[in-house]
Amino acid sequence: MRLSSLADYAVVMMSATARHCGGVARLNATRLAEDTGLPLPTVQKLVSRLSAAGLVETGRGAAGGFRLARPAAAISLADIVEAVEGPIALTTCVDADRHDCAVEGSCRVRPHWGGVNALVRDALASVSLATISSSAGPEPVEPTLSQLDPALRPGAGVHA
Amino acid sequence: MRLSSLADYAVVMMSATARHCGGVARLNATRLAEDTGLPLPTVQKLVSRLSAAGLVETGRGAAGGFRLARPAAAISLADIVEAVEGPIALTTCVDADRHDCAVEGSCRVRPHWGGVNALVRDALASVSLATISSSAGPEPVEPTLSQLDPALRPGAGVHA
DNA sequence: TGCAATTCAGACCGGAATGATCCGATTGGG
DNA sequence: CCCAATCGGATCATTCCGGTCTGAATTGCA
Repeated sequence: MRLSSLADYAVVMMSATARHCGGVARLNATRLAEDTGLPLPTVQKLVSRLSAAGLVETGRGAAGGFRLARPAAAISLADIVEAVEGPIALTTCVDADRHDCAVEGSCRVRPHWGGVNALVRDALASVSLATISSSAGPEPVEPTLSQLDPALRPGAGVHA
Repeated sequence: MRLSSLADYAVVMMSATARHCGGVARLNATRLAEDTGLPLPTVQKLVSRLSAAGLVETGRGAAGGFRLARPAAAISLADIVEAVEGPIALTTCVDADRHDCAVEGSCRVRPHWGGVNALVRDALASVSLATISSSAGPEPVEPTLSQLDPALRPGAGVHA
């Protein structure tokens, strides 16, 4: 019940990206590594995975860099977590094709895991990157979510 | 974002315990290991941790064994998970005393993790052992909770 | 047009945490 | 008084994760 360090770093990275340029201008990995204090190779690896998942747009070359592919309000924690460490699956039973469970037949709790898994995933999906990027108080989770959405709502579209 | 195998096995164990004797009669670890198909040493270790957490009552000696310390409806998934793998903490920042984060000062997402962590924890706390133990459909998560309560409600107290 | 600087992308390796197992100590019943 | 069954801690192998490195691609400038 603890997400990997890379996922944690990815959230920090995305938050910094959203806060720095709002997802409009491009930002290079070196600069971001200096600002966040994370090791540069880690940032590079994370950028790779995030771009593969379609969360960030990358540009190669001298003036390369990356920026958010979608507005911050349209990116949830679940997206980031899934981009870094694969689909959210509390148990191997939820991974669909994985049939490693030896007690698959007598296991009567397996049908329930799907619902629990969806419940947890929805909890993470209800938190947007915009909420994380804001400098709100220590407990702005559920009630402020719907209030922050219109405030940071891209509306007419920031860049997309 | 994947809970440990031991936690998974613990849920299976607790579910089997609740289904077999309803938390009334005592059940030995050997019998439970045979029924669930889990390795006996694993069951023993899990019983140790669950008893340390106060979820099961253990009895030593020849006629020993264990049973649920509380009715199944009063035990949640969060309780089981926390009993096996410690407090639910998505990141090390939530672990309170852990100050290993090198970017503690500039990290502006840390205050938000507490709320997110509570959100996930509540999601697991909303699912009771009674729900997991039932043979209902694939998605009986929240609504059935209040309906199973009266059914399995100990009422006058089973043993306590 | 060619060079070079800067960037992303994938592969390799070391380390730590987890999972499974075994053995000794304790307790209760027959 | 002896035996049976359990709890608790200690040990070892294994998998996954985190970090680092090298290579390929692209753009800007001379």
